[in-house]
Amino acid sequence: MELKEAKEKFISTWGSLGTLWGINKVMAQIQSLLFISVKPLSMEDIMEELKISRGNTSMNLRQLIDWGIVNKEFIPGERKEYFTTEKNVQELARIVAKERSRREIQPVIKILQEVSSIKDDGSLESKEFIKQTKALHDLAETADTMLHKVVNQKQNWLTKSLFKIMK
Amino acid sequence: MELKEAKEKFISTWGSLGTLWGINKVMAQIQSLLFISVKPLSMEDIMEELKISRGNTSMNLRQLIDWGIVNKEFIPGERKEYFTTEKNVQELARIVAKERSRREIQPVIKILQEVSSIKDDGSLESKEFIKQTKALHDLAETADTMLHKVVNQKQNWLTKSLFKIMK
DNA sequence: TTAAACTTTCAATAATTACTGAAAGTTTAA
DNA sequence: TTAAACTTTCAGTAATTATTGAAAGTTTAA
Repeated sequence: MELKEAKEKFISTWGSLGTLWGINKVMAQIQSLLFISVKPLSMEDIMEELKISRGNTSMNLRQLIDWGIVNKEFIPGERKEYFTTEKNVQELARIVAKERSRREIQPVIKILQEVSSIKDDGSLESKEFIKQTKALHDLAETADTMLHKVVNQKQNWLTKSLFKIMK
Repeated sequence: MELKEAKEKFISTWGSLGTLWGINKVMAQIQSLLFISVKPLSMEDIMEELKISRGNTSMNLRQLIDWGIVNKEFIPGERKEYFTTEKNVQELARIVAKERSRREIQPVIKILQEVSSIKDDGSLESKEFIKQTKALHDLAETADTMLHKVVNQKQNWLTKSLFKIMK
């Protein structure tokens, strides 16, 4: 496989994977393009490589910047803006986990907390509802806390050293 | 808040959260309906509660069964089929994690493995490409392994006992 | 058998989501 | 200033995904 082919395969795979980490296809494609680029890219570069419109590029770049995954870069003497992405995968994972937690998990935890707090009217139905939504609440909260812990580990969890103590 | 209202809120919230755990809205709604029900429900019951068509109900139930989250139940003396879901949240999390890994993470790991194996032609571009896709490959693999370990823990990780050793 | 009770399938359609491109907006060099 | 270089916005349109409902298929009781 040649670099060009590998690059295309990578960008399209990572793009369609966007949903897995909670962003849309083009966002993921732009990010992956920047991720393997050896230099900052301009809007033109991105439009060109991905064959997408100016508007689309602009909107998706903005979202990536909102997420904190992509940064604007000003190149001295150049008028246009250039973009880069966080190149460290661990830091990337940290940002994504933090954002998803804030945008999606936290609001759900709040609602689970609310609905599981209705008063038990003695019926089977209400007992079951409270029991089950409480269980989900606890699961969501634990998963969320765990995610943060794992992803904020200072030491390199990629080395898998953590597993040793997890038997 | 009354039970009825709480129930509706729960089902709609959990439904729109479907994407977070990788299934569609109606699938998630059916699952949540069963999750808080005190008895198995028929297709009629589900159609009625969620105000959706027979076809939609049938197709989404099938997918839930494929995922291993919902089971058919035959009630003696009854002609129609009834459905139940796994009621234990931890077991539910285990099934979902296993399925998502199989359906989404594993295929991506395979492709990352492939594309990161192109031969280094000495160019900056190919060096960067290989370095970055390797890093993603390792991240994905570690995250996947970790997910399995956490979720397959025999002891109750909801008790958060695991955190003690993670400091 | 057969016909009633039930489930599945799938073409048509609706709803949602993503994308384009041109106009409006902004910044900067001269 | 102003006009060129660039970015953002957004109404219209395209693409994708979800849903319906009726016909076809299956199972079971008699």
